[in-house]
Amino acid sequence: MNIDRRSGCPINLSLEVFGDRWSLIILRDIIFGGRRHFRELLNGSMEGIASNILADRLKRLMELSMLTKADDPSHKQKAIYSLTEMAITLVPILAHLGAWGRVWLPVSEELSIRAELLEKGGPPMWDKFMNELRHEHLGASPAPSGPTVRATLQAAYDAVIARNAERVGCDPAP
Amino acid sequence: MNIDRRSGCPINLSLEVFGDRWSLIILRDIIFGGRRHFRELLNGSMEGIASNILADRLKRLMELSMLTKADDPSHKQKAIYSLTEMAITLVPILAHLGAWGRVWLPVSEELSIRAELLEKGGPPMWDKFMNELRHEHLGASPAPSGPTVRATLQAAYDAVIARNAERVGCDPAP
DNA sequence: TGCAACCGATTGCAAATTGCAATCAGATTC
DNA sequence: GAATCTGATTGCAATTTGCAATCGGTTGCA
Repeated sequence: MNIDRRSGCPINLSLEVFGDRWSLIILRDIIFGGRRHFRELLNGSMEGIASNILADRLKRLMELSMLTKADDPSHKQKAIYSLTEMAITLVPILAHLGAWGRVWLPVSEELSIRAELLEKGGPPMWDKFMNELRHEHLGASPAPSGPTVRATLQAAYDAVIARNAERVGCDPAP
Repeated sequence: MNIDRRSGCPINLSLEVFGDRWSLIILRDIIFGGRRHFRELLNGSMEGIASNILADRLKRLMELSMLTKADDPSHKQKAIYSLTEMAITLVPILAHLGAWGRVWLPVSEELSIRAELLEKGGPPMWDKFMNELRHEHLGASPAPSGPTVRATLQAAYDAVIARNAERVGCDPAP
């Protein structure tokens, strides 16, 4: 599955990179979910990706220089997938996409709280997040200070989940 | 071809709307190319879409409320496709997508000049363009004043074409 | 009036893609 | 040394895609 190069139009070429049903979902899980291993991506995927498709897309995204793969020193079979700068700069696009979907599509509350926060945070928050990703995936020098953007988003997600569980009486212990 | 609703995640749902190889290309041609008829979209498409796929996607985009169809009073068989507000608000996403593609992908000069201008114009230009689209497609009241954004982009494109034609000695008349 | 060109599609068909289930061999854990 | 976990691969049926040909109706022109 290569780039067809149907035309040199930037929008067309962008679509040829991630204009399918899975590539951007995988990148989303790596970026926002912090997943780095095959199994994490396979089992953690909300949408239930099949293992052969995951393998194919990871390979394709590596060929396109969106991802790199490295050995995990702690486990000789494990591979660690890392974002490239090319993929990290998708953050503003993902933020816009999330914001658009939140307005026009039947999103669920839990899963859109992250998009809402990211939208409210605006470009400064996106920049901070991209720098954190650079540190995490590219080994860029400045370690993030204070709570990370991902942790902030995750905490908001967890809070919504907890609140909704309480509301329907799913509190574990009386 | 309906929305699967694999999950309520905004990014996933957005992808289910236009995460294929053609939907966004069609919207691009309507938005930036000003095309409104089936044949215009079919023949004007840089990427060479097939008529059955175009028909299918137009139908799908109408079901998703991204487009509406109306009779052309001047031709009983002609249909005019119009953008909905939902589709018009994709402009910032298309602008980002174009900007990203221009940085990371092997775009051609002619086809990326529009993306470059749109990027430089920033949100104010996008807003102006969206208002023009609202006038054109939704009959919104304020007619655009001065040169339209689309005309500006088109002129820049034509200028690049002309300059390159001259450079390789393709000037029509001596 | 005749006719070619054009209108938005539709159909048939081969090829590619998708998604599911089962399976793999090596590494690690218990 | 058995069970589990690792990143995949394979076989297969169903769906989707893209191409070419074609459709019935409309229009413009001679």
